[in-house]
Amino acid sequence: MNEGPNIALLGSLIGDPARANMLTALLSGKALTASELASVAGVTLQTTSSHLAKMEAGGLISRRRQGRHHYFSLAGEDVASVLEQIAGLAARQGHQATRTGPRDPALRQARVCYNHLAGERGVQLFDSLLARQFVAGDGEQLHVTAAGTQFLAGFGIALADISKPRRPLCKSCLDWSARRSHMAGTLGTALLGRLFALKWARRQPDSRIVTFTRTGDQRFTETFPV
Amino acid sequence: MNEGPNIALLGSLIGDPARANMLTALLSGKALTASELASVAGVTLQTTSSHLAKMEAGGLISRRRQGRHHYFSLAGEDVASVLEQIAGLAARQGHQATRTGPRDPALRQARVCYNHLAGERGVQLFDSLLARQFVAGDGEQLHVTAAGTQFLAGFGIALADISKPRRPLCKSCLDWSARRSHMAGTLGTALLGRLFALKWARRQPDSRIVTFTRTGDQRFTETFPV
DNA sequence: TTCATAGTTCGATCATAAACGAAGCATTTA
DNA sequence: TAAATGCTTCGTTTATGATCGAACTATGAA
Repeated sequence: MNEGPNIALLGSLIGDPARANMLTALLSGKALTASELASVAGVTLQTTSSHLAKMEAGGLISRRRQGRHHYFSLAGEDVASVLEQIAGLAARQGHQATRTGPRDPALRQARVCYNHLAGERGVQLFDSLLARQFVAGDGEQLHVTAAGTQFLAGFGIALADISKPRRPLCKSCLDWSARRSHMAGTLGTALLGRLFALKWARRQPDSRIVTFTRTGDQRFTETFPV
Repeated sequence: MNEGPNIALLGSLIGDPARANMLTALLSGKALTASELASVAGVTLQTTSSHLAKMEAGGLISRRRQGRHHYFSLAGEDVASVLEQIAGLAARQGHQATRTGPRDPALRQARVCYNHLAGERGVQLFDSLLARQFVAGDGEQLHVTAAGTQFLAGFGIALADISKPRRPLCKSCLDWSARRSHMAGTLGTALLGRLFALKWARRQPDSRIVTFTRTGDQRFTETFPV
């Protein structure tokens, strides 16, 4: 009767408000404890524990024990990508899409998506690298060109250091606010990290919003022109 | 409190087994009546009507009245894409992924995804067009090259006829079975239609499976070599 | 007109699962 | 050692929503 995999199970996992809040919080890429997740979800610790167990069993999140703390994070980029795409659907047909508060524009501007830069800034970064042929795309599977390797080295990212055997170096990830692709994968993570290290941008505490400094904004546009 | 759009609502819509079955059936791209959907979901017509109203309000499906029949179809390619990606998550972590029955390999081989070709065949088609530079990609936004326009004309597809002002001509769509991109968009639809018109392949009744004829298989690989 | 088919709406039932209190386990601190 | 913290497990309550029967609307056929 069932053809293909079990969609309903995952849907119901995402479908609960408390769980959806937790997942959204985890989209920041930070690993959060059960207590922190209970706080963002607005339910007690017992309830949270139950939710976390279900999401772990469903493969949405993974757990890392450290002392008496349990740190939870999204199971992978594919999970983050699906969450962002669902958010995209909801945003598109604006309807009951939680009237855009003051923080919303900032989210569209620049935000963390699991571990890379999303929003208009993320799209700009991606487009710039593509336009100058530093990365070349065949769909969502991307690779860095020779010129790109050199450019990235100048930017402070040594590809040899970050390329892992299995994980794709860079992939594209669809953006819900801009409906465009931005850079995910190991390279996407490295780029975001470099932005922070250079102090061009910093993450707002307890939020997915990324804010650029005055000079960082300028440098960013110089380095990644459209 | 809520940052970003309402994920939980869409998740819960997808999360109900009856609705998930209906959505999966609609992934075939066919417009189905309420009665047909009731049949695939295994619930009564009343229940189905309720589900359909909710999914319509949620923007997942759209309705077209024709006489006393109501035809339902997915609201758009973005919805289809999300569904396929969720299926991909479920398939990946194999778990309770409904032990792969005999039909499963066929689904991986070639299937209809909303209105274009997915599965290994779909990936092959996409890769071939990219490798020969008939389409060029910058992420998920793709465009047809001059050489591609000519090639497609020879294949029986006149781009001028199918390009609409607003809809993107071709986009990539992530595949749950192959975890690769395949061709969606207007061009993807046209290509699938051409395969049917040439009788290289046909759709299995009441299924998303696409089967290639003996000669069709041969011609397809000749026309779209890897 | 009458009858049949397709679908919706209403109301009631019922089952699932979300939520929390209480208790238990594990780890760290005192 | 004892006490506190972080989290899980168990058992119960409760609320949401899926389901279906019955009644109603609309289109088509006889």
